[in-house]
Amino acid sequence: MEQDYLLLYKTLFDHYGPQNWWPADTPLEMMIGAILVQNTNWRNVEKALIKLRPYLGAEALDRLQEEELAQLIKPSGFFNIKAKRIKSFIQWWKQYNFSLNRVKKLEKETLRKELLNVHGIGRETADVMLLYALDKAVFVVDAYARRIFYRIGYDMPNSYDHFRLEVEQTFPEKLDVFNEFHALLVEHAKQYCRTRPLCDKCPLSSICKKRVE
DNA sequence: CGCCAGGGCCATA
DNA sequence: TATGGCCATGGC
Repeated sequence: MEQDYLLLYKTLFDHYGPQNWWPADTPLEMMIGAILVQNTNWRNVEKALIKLRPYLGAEALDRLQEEELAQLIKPSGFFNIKAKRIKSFIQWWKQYNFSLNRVKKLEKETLRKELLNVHGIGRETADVMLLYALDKAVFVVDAYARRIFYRIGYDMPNSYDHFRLEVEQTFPEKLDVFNEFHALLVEHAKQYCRTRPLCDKCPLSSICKKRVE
């Protein structure tokens, strides 16, 4: 199984090349984006982020009324809930005086548990924050990862954390690798693994364990 | 027009 | 532990 993970990564990397993925301009924007993208297309998130841009500082978000925040992020959907979640996250960060370095000093699993304690931050949201804003080497188990693993016939642990830890233990603790891995999975999913799979001329056909109809 | 998108919380059993 | 309802917009 571990060899499978390594092979998948290598195959994706050889085909798509380095992604140098950074979905947002700043760590804060990335973390807010991680909340806004919950069960939502990233394109809608971008619309919300454009309206939010004048307030994209921790203090500004802290001062902003929840109702006003909700109106700004409307294009991302679930705006009332997400406004509350952003507020919860800002309140948590405030305990560290909005210092990125202070939270980054925390050990990975410790910081992860802290984030999971924030209302509205679940495992996937926490892991995106950890990987793309807080420099922690985590494997993000999102819908794309599950779908791709399933489509190529890799059986994966059904528990989120088992799956995550199994993949993480396969690779050296290098941030770039996990950053690239997730980016590659997203890129591949968008091209070949949407609701209708494009199995013919899929770049993963050489390692696919499933028969293509 | 209906379906779905890079979740998470909550109630229920 | 494991389902189901709920939240809501914009693209297709």
